[in-house]
Amino acid sequence: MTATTRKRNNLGRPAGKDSERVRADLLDAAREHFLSREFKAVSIRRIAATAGVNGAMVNYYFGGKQGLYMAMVEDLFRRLEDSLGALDKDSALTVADFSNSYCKLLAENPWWPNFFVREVLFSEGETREAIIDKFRSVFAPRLLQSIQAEISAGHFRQDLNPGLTLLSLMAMTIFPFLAKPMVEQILQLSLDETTVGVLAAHNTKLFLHGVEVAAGAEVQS
Amino acid sequence: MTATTRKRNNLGRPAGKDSERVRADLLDAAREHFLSREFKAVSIRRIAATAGVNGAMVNYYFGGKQGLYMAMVEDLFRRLEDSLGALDKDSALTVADFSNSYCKLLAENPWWPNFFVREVLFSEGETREAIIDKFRSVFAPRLLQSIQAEISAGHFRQDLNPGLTLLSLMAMTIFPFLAKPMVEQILQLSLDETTVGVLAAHNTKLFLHGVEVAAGAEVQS
DNA sequence: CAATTAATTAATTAAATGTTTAATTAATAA
DNA sequence: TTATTAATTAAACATTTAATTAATTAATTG
Repeated sequence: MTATTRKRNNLGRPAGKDSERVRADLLDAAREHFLSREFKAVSIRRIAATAGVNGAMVNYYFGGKQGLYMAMVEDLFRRLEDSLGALDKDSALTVADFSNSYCKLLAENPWWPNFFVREVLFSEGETREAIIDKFRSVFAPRLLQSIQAEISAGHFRQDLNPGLTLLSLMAMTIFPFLAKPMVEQILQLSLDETTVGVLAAHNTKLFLHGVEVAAGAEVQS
Repeated sequence: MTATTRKRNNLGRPAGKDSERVRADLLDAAREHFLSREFKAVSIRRIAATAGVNGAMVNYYFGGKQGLYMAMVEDLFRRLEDSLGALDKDSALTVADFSNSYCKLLAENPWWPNFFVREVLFSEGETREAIIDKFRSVFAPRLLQSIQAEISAGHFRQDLNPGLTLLSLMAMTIFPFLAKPMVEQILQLSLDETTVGVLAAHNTKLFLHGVEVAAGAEVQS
């Protein structure tokens, strides 16, 4: 082993390494850090360490920290589209449909509540607008249409405000997962895969019938 | 004006200034910045500039940036206690009570949704535990008790899970204000003081009766 | 009044961070 | 094979930031 032909350190282009893999590893590490800590609290060096690559690679592949964050957001959006794609028909959407779609979304994208909190409830800017727009285009019109149809058909109360009704439905569906730690500590309910079905069924029934015993059914028991 | 007896700059202790005022100004500025931006994105210099004092005052009065943040949290908690203090009896709590209490909380503490998102939904640590504990000690037991009483009295359905029911009520009450920008953009509902009452009434009725037309009342119209 | 304490400012320090660069090595094209 | 391009590293750079310090002045106390 002559000293001149020997590799001095780990410098230079590594042999037989897939550069797409570096990209993917960085995106994975970015997701892991950015979704659980604030942007400024996450350093490029830390992300790179998690990904097992040199920090300069962030600039090489993504043009900087902000570029990496935006690439991560785009990646999350792609996954969101994949999960919601099957829903993109123009049929109406029942309450149960919505509840099930959201549970599916969570099962396939467990990062979603964190992402939602960070981007919709907290940050401002185009990412929030994009997420809101997705809700507005995918869920809102078809649910509103469905609610209005039920009102017209005489199944739902005539005095219902469709917008507020949709809001209540979204609240019951989304909030428990946002406030998961609070829910689990206060109510001693675990929100895992087995109990999610119970929650969904509860929500559906409460939304339809409320908590009170129906006037005509009071003597049923 | 001899040069030796003249004040050279603004150095030294200022004449007739209330140091409690500096404290309060710093806390106000801290609230303004910390509740709308992430911790690391807020600099001591900026807070001090808003408060109109020198940055070193943060270290002098609060021992550092973290100390100022914690003092701000304690201050917010005091205000929270003040708003919730009247509630701290041992009478039961109806749905309307809860809804009204929460609206009052918001009216007196408009920073609350931001604070809630930051500390309960996002951060970890003792502040979150403290807020959760407050909910657990102030709202949860008396609402649970109330729900269970209604079930026992035969007013609420026998098959209700009290914990899930409380969760739904909290969701309908809290979520709209957390997701305020989303709500206003998607549903074109404004959540100001005049519409809050409509929302509260809607929530109460939906919680009690659900959306469906009651079985015995279908021919009422 | 004299001495001490409290409060404030400007300057300094030390650490961390995002980005850039030069050197280095493998892969690829001519 | 040779020249060029792609990928990677370590080091340097420029900036920002929280924290500290020394100087300075007012208030307070003995």
